[in-house]
Parts: sequence; structure tokens; C-alpha cells
Amino acid sequence: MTDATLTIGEVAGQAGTSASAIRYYERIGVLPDPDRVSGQRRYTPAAIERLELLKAAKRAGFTLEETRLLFGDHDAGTPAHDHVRTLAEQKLPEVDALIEHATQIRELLARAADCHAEHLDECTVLQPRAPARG
Amino acid sequence: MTDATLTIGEVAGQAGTSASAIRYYERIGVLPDPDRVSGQRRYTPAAIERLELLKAAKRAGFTLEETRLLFGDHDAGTPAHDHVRTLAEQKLPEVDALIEHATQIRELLARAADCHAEHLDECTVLQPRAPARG
DNA sequence: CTGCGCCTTGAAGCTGGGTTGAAGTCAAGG
DNA sequence: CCTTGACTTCAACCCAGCTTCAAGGCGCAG
Repeated sequence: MTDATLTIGEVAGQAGTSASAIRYYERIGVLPDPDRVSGQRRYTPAAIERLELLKAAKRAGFTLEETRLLFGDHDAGTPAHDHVRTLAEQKLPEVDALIEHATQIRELLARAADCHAEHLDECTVLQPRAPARG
Repeated sequence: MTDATLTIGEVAGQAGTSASAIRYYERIGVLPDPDRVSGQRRYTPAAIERLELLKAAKRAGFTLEETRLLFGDHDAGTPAHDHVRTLAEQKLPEVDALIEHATQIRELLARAADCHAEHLDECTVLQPRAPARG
């Protein structure tokens, strides 16, 4: 029924993480407990997608606890379901702010990377929009 | 010459961080050593902007060490200047990836926040683009 | 039945990013 | 003078997020 055939090592390799990290995630409830074959964890390919989502969420500034709440398994009708909506509403502006900040930083980096000037004054990484030293 | 009049407490308050964090940043070289008046740190308003840049960079996934390298004080002509360019080139695609991932997460959150369905199946936070359960 | 490779667990250790606490300094005010 | 309050240093502590270690299990090849 579940074509859970992947071992933890395979999943880790494909998702670009480590087996120990996956075990850790399961321990703290960020990932669900997988099927077992004679004690060993077995995964479906969906687990890889889930890990990638988890990675993206982490990069977006979510703590593991938040990803657990947001992307954990909640069935409809549970109080958790409503809680997820609330949390999502809370996090939305934070993610928006992150995107905006990251875009600003991106501009700075682009300027720095593109700068071949002899003196940093002309292309300094600093001063996102600050005048200073004028 | 330097109109450094702000105390660490004032800067911390305005930048939305803590005095101990600022001392820590100075200790590890992420921020430059400020002027002193009878032992006490004094800052110009530029310090607040710098702290805000630091915060943005952190949110964008930079380690403090990276911000030290990127946004630290390098004078023109130093080897560091070139190193900054290299690092900036390295980080650019990472920041791009971050922005993309964050945008994806944003979509997920927006869906979740907007979902008033009774059952999570219709609006589940999971499955960014995965079919699954089909 | 031995070795190999990958898996298991639990506990302990590590790194980054700070915070907290103790003990002391300085300037102003009563 | 002495307190008050915001600052100073240094070391110790804390938390999240893993990694590493020790001791052992399972299945397969030789």
C-alpha cells in the first residue's frame, strides 16, 4: 500500500540533508514517524519533498517548532487546524518583510559583485540608502 | 568631528536590539569599535542604520561571520576588497534562492491563512506542488 | 558463521548567537 | 559623601539545531 522503499540514507542523500538530522526531526515531531521494516525506517518519495519544504521553511526563518505547527499533520476539524490558520496569518507579514529585506541585500550584493572600482567609496557594500560620510 | 552622542542603550532601543547584543557584535568584530567617552561607548545615528542592515543580512541567512566580511570596514586597495567581491558573487545566487523559496512559502501561507474550509484536504499547507494522495 | 554495510538507540558533545551575573567605573544629584 | 543609574568587563550560562559516539541489530555475500 505504501510504496515506502527508501532507506533513511537514500532520502537524506536525495534531499541534501543527513540521516541524523532526519532522525532528529522525527524525534522532535517535525516529521512524522515513518514505516519500518524490521526496525529500519522506510520512506516514500514524498518524504523527500517534505524535507525540501522543511529546508525552504527554515531558510525563510521558521523555527523547527513553527514548521512542526504549520506543516505537521493536522486532520480537519482538530483545534490545530484553526491554530494553523492563525499562525499562517501571523507569519505572512514576516515572510513579506524577509523577502523585501532579502531583495535589498540582493541589490547590495549585486553592486558589490559588479564593482571593479579601485576604491570602495564608489561601490561600498554599506549604505543601503544612507548618505553618511558625505 | 564625530557627532557620536548616542549611548549603547539608545542605539539598541532605536535599532530594536539589545545592548548586550551590540557589545557582542563589537567583540566578535561584526561592528567596529565605537568612540568612547570616559569608557562608555558613543554612537552616531549611522550605527542604527548599520544595525538595521545587519539585521536584514541575518534574516537573509548570512552568518555573523559573513556579515563581518561583507559589511565590515575594508579600505580600498586592501586584499579584503577583492575578497568582498568574491564573497558577494558567491552569496548572490544563495540570496536569489532564498527569495524564491520564501516566495513559495509565502504562497503556502497565504493559502493556509485564506482557507476557511472545514477539511484541511482542500487547503492543506503541505504539497507545494506535489500531487500525492491522488 | 563471519564480515560488511547500513541501519538502530540514547546520551553526550558541538557551534552559533546571544544573555546573564558579578564586580567595578563614572557623572549627576541630594 | 553616598546613592542612583547607566554604563564597563569577563566569564559563565543558555537555547536551537544538529552531530558524534558507543553498542548493537539485520540481511546478505562469501
